[in-house]
Amino acid sequence: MYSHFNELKDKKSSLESPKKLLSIIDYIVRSPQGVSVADVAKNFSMSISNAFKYMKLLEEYGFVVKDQSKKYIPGFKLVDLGSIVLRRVGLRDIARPHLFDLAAKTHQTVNLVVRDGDWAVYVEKIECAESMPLMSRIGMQMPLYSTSFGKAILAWLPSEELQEYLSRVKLVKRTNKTITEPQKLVEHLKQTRQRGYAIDDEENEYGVRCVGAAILNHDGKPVGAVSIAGSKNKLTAKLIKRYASLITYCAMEISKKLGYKGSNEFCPNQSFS
Amino acid sequence: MYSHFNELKDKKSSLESPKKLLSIIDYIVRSPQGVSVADVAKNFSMSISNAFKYMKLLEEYGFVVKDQSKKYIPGFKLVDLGSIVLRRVGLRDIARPHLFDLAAKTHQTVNLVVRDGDWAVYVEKIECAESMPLMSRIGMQMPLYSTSFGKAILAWLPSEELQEYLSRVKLVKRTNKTITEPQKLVEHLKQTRQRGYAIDDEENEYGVRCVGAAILNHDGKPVGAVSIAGSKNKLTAKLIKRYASLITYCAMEISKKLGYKGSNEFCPNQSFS
DNA sequence: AAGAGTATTTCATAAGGTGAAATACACCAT
DNA sequence: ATGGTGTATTTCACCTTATGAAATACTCTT
Repeated sequence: MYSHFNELKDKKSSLESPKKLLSIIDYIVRSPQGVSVADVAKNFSMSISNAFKYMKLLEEYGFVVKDQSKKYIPGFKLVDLGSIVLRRVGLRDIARPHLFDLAAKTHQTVNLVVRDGDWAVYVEKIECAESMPLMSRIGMQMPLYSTSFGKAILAWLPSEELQEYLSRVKLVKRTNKTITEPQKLVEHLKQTRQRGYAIDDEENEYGVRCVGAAILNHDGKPVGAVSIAGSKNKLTAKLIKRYASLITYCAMEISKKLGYKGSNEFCPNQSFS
Repeated sequence: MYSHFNELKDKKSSLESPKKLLSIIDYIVRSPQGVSVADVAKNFSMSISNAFKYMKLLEEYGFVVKDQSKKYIPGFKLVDLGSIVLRRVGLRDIARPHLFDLAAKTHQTVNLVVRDGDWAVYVEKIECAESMPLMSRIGMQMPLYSTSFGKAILAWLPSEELQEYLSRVKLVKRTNKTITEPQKLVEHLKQTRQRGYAIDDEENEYGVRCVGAAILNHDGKPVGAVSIAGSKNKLTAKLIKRYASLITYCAMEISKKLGYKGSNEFCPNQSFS
């Protein structure tokens, strides 16, 4: 049985079939080798005939297509829709030239994320030929508490908002370096803010270090962040220092374009001022 | 009333509510300023209470989120799913370094498309600071008969397949330069094949010229194409010649990586050999 | 040619999608 | 504060429609 569907299955008798459809979409997208009608029927414990109708509908709308072996694979409809959604992120267009700059100067993977509730979502990722392959992907969400970009965002949040965040979110160990004690995190964020940039030293993925800086909007709120990611071996303390000044400058340039006035008097509720 | 939904409404009594859900997703994605529950109810002629349930479901699954003004806007779930689908396109990873090369050499927008039935779909788009803004977008589908990349694909198709395509597809004028007579198109494709690359001279969008070259797989079938797009003014005949040789080389390099053996004896059913 | 697996179609039944109405909520003007 | 308007959310009984069984068509193997 497909787990995601079951998790949400408890809330009964409210648009069960549309709910099933969304779960099927998810299932198909995450099935690398394609799915058959029988697979869908099995995974969602429904009849073949019914599963068939769902696939027919998804095919009609371009969400799935049949490949050579007659298995259903995701069509490009989702790519199209996702790409339209991504276009709405105005920050992306503003930031892109600056990100290319940064990538050219550092020859590392450069990411742009926006805050999405208690998460950060990648909206741009620039890879260089030399940069190490990472599991990150545009549209992917990452926790705020463990990532360089997320910690940059948290560090520039008004203290009440940070406290609310900490009361809502459980800090889970992603590696054994992840900070999971709220007190420690608050202290760490205080240092981050004083320093001007955030560091992720294998707190998400072993072997990966990142430097991140927050992007602030017209009233000083952190709406996103920029990060540079690289392998633990390459990103030495010295190099991090160098990248930190580049990324801080880059993030500030973007912030200015969003109307940020470059100082603290417009942001009275800061955590550490 | 939202048109797309109506078009497909005729096929009755088969997963009507899941169908409605897909139409609502489409509607929300294409509503730039966000939608309210009332908007959805109105556009799909349903009760407010019911529209609300659809929005609740979509919110639960991350397909929509509420913005500051409490309007529903698309969430990042679609970006995530679209991005996973895009990852499945192996050609994309193989081609990307070559595309960057091409973009660096030409300072124009470089596109990668794959064939998707009777359409070509953008799977990569590299823009340069200097390049003109175009309406193309990753995931967007374009006709084969009017675009440089599409005509490159058609020109390398076995003649029976080309005939089948022409019998299926109506050639619609996108601009007054679009070739809409099948005979003329076949003749044009013959020239294209002899030349080695395809040209789109304002056949899709006024003011835009493109050069395209097909990517051939291990058995010589065109699975996609590369294109360079630029403004009519900049892309002079001379520059097109220069770009043509670059793009033909680029497409061939990619084809070789797909296992193409670089000559015609492996492809006996070609249209014009 | 037979057989096994899969895909489609048909159809009666019960699950659940539906809108009316009631309630709660938010915002604006007085 | 107070009332009013527009929107969001919940509840509930009806009847549309989503559902699986079974029959049929379609592909592959053997």
